[in-house]
Amino acid sequence: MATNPTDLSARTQDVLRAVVNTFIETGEPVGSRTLSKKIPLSLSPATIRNIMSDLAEAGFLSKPHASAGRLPTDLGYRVFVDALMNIHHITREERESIQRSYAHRMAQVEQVVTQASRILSELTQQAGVVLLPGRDQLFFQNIQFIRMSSENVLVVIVSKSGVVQNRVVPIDEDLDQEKLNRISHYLNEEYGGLSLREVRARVLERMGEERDNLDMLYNRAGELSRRTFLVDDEEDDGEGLFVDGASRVFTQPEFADDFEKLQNLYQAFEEKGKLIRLLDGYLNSPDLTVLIGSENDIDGMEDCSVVARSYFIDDRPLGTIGIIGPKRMRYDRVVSLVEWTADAVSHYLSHGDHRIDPK
Amino acid sequence: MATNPTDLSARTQDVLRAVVNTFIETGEPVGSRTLSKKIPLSLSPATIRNIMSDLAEAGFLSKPHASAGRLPTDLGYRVFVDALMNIHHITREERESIQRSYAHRMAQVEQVVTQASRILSELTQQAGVVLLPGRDQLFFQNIQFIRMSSENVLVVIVSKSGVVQNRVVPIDEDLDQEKLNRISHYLNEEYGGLSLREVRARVLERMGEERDNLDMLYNRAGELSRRTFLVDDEEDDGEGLFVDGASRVFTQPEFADDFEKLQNLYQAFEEKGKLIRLLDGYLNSPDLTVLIGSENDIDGMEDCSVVARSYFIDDRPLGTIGIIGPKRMRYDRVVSLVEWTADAVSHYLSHGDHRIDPK
DNA sequence: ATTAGCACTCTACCCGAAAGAGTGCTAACC
DNA sequence: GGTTAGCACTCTTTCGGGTAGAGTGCTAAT
Repeated sequence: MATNPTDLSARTQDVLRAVVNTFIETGEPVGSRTLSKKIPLSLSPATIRNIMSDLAEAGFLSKPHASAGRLPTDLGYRVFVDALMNIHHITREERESIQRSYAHRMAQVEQVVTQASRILSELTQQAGVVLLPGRDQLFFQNIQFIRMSSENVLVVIVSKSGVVQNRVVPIDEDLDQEKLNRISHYLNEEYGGLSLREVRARVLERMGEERDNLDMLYNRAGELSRRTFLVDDEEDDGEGLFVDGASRVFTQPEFADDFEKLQNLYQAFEEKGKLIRLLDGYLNSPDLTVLIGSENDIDGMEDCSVVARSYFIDDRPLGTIGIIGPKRMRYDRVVSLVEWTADAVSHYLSHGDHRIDPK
Repeated sequence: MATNPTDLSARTQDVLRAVVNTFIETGEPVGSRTLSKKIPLSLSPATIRNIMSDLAEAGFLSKPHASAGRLPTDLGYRVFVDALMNIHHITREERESIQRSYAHRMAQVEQVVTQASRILSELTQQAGVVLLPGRDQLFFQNIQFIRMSSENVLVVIVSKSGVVQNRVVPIDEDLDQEKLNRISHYLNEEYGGLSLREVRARVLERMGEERDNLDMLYNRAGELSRRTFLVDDEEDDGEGLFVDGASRVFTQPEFADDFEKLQNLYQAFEEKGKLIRLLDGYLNSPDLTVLIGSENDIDGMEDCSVVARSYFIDDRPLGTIGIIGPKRMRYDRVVSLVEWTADAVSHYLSHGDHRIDPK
């Protein structure tokens, strides 16, 4: 069914591009008459009809019903984004608006990226999403134990990139802060520089080793770190994902007349596990990812596209930032915004200042 | 316009109660015919019509249009909830479902209450909300400084009730962990037992005092704690509020045919500041609060009611837990569920086990 | 005070007609 | 052979009218 896009003649490509552009602009199926006016090449509606008919047959266009205009299929959007779209340069206003949000120094990665996603959502009028760094991306820098009560100890783990994690673990015997400090000190020597996943693996590996050891401190450190890292994956419960401005997507006209869709979409946003896995899959790619319609296989998001890009600290991928919006979005604009924002975030995280020059 | 509800004859009250009950059940305006069948007293539709007409004049009922049945006004609901409603006892299934969620020990207050709100949302099929403890509710127990880099220090504040707060503050000169531990130790002696608000006040009060002091440690402690507590109120940006299952409210039929309302409602949920202030206002009340329709003056929530109750730790109010749903809700059931859940949470927080006996 | 009866009002629904938009095909044109 | 004009056809949207149904409000009888 689907022809190779490169087979298409230049003129056919022009038509496809025009269809997608006007559909994105108006939201209405595009007719041959409208197009013939819009296209620089002067072609009659009838000719356009022939071309559109070819495009429909090739799977790039579809029509909602027999006597309506045409609109892009997912594949049509795909070709558009990959080959047909005019690149759009980020405007000065947009750039400044992003930079302004970095005016004051932010120390925690979470702050930086959630702020960036907020701006992104604001500028695109769509949902901003950020995948926060996970166990694989974080490198152990510092662990500290803080006494909460005779039964519980608070564990604080600081990673190299400045991400902080808290956990409460129960203890069997009361330990005063002085002892806890010594344990912290010991573990810091031990695990410095490893990723949290590696630390976890090593901790579990060593289980039982202490039994043969007579040094109490060593034993307690082992016990505590085991309890700290034994907690199983909490990644699926939404911890690792931040979403801002989802309501902007709901207010888009495409969902206004279909409650069913609207509700499914809402639930898709609320259940963050799938989104996390999706974004995580593109974590190591340095390129921008565009997923159109059902290319993301999240139920309820068939009519949405995802534009995302990883952010880095010193060339190490930390997480992913992007937007989610209706398939009918200004890809040219969104792509450049996401790209630039991810760059800015990476630069800020790596060098501590905001990037002045785009690209 | 509005007559004092106590003026109403017993029979009139019966009619009002029946109207509210059937409207809650069916969602359709209630006609005189339907009521005459539903009410134990055998009254003809015509009589009912007279009574309903009186109730409408008194402001308890209204009709969507001239030839439709009647439905309760906000005031009508108010009277219903305050005086007319039959109390509903929580069922064993419900109780067990709540208790089951406390099966494993949770150490952090946030975990306990968010979990409770999740269950509440599940059971009522409405949005569960929790106001988390704020600066006034938290009492200083332990502060700890953790070195992140030569420029930043992580401050961890543990409160008596087990709430943990993180903050990153910049430092002018590098301090090793050993020094930081000493500073922590010093401040812990100093501020133990005060509320975080008081600590903050005292810290700010002491500004400048150090200048005259030659003890470097003392000076650094002052500087660090000032930087820690100087941050202005972040309470409005949604930090203090947890909402679960908001989508359940959106799927209620009352919003299904009005996008305008649906969108406003969505935005009302997203902008958490107003909700926080609202719930905070009832924080010190030991009683359950029911706010009907426009009694909460949050834009977009005119058609919703809030049922909330504070939770306590050892008789000290910490925060508020409750639900938000459409005005047309099973108040009897929701009220008892919220009440019981708040009790259970308080009991759990205070005594560490779950309450077996209701009330 | 209660009730039966009845006229009246308003909504919801169905139906059909007409308008509009756009296609697909055929035949003519360059 | 590609391009175009013309035209019949299809499908959707919109509007009006007509009707059924639900429920009220009033009046008069009980």
